[in-house]
Amino acid sequence: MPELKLLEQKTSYELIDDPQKLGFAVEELKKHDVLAVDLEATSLDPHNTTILLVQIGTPERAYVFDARKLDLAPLKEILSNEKILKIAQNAKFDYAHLKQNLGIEIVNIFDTFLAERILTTGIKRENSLGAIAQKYLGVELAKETRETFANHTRDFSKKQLDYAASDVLVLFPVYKAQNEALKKEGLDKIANLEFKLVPAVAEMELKGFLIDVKRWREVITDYQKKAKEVAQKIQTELRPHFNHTQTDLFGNKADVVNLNSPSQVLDAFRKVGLDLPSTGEGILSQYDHPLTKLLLEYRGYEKLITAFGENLLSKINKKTKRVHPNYLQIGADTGRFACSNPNLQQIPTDSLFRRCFIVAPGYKLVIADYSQIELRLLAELSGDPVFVKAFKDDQDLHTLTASQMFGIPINKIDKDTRFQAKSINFGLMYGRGARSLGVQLGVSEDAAKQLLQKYFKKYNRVAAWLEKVAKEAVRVGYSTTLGGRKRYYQKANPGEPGWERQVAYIERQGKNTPIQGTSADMTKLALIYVRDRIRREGLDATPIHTVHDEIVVEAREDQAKRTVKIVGEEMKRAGERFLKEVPVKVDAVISDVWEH
DNA sequence: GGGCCGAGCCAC
DNA sequence: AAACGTGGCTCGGCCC
Repeated sequence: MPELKLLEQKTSYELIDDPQKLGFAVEELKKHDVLAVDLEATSLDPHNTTILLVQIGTPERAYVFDARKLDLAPLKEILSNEKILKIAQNAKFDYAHLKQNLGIEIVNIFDTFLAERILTTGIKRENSLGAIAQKYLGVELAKETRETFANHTRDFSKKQLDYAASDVLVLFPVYKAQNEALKKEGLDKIANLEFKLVPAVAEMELKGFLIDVKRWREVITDYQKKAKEVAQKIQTELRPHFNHTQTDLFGNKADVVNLNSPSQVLDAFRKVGLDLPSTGEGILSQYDHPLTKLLLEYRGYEKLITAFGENLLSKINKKTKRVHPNYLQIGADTGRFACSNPNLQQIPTDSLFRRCFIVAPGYKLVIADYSQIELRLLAELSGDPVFVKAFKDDQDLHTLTASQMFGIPINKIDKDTRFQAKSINFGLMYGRGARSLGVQLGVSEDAAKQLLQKYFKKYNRVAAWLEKVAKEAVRVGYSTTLGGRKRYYQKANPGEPGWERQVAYIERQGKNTPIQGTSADMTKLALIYVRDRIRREGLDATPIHTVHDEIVVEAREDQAKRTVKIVGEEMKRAGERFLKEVPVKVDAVISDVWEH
């Protein structure tokens, strides 16, 4: 493959390093309605970085602005101009850097990274600019030059400038190809939603979440103490069954097994006569034995300590004193966000850690989530009249389901019966079968099968819809959401080994994806609405976190009441763009800590 | 000593 | 050990 040699092609670039050139460049760029944007900086952290170069390209020419020699404030006229479309690869990065360091907000974005993800969801995950340029243009980008900008202090080499310019010039043909493909696949609507969301995501990351470090450490110590006690109980229980009981220098009896090693635990338990097929939670919880109970307890504490303990504190930004997770805008193939470094979407709900997520002095948290959104979507999408009516009447769906299934009046449904109905309601959205339902409910596969039959008799539209979308996913090779998102499936070939298993897997994904994916569309639209409304009203409030059906906003104390009202309204408004029959319900509260 | 993988487990 | 969808993180254990 040929390397992209700019100067040998029609395209060229110009280094802008004095105010006069800057003025000319801005005037020239203003004439265009589509521009490509990129920047080079010394670090990935917008709070601790120096912007070195800002590149803005037309199809013919790249302007490379030297950010160290120039005040780039005049670029605002271009970058914040909503009439000019800005093409960027992973625009979140450029948005955050420019906003934090130059106070410039990019408006009207086409993100080639997100576009590629939207076009290939389910069949490809490599969306680097190099891979994209290769795919659409058949050229290699000199990506190793990128790293040379880290901690860069000297003048730029020609190679660096070439690289900077080529990165931005390559965006044009990529944009054209992607834009066409998006329209052809009917993906332009969802792409626009994702593009509009970029500023909200970037600002969420910029703002971050404040943590009460002192309290956090107390919580760790607390869990450590508990873990140690349980661990000692287990070691004491096991010790007599080991021949070589050793003592350490202080005469303490040494551990006979590493409780964090599944294989060691399996062996040790075998010695006591506990012969387990594995040490998974599903197995341990089936045995009524002191050791299995203790091990589960130990694992619970250990998980909390290792995954959420000191490690999370190490992610606190030295400058801002807050954690700034990486929000992967289309992290899951269904369209959901994923989150990392740290993953704030998996902080244990009922643990003491949740209460350590706090606000800056003078601020409050507004925490809002959609009530039972996935079940409401199942009702809406299937159009099942019983299901829909339950939500319209604001009934407890699980109790109603139990009543329908067993022919018992609603006020006579006990906890156990409701739990059975609830398990089915949720399980169906995951394509759950009779066997695994039986395991959860502690009944035979046959009994579970009968429960499902009873269920589907009452909710036959649910059954029909699930069957329809499952088969469709296999037949057409993709699933769709109400927001117009597509999730493609790898083709399974009949006759291949494991073909049936693959088909069954796609069928389950086909059942779940429209529900989970539409829920993602909804929350994303809500984030856009919430941000817009906050800005329109000039409130001091920022969405700082989202967990699939939840949005967390940090709002100035005296504006918290207004904020909670508008967050609720805007989430509802976004929800009603998707739910036409079924009512949308949003629970929104004001709090000092991240806890509902 | 770094990379990779599976097991296990947290969230929705 | 799999079972029921979507992820990320940590560990042990293995490789080179």
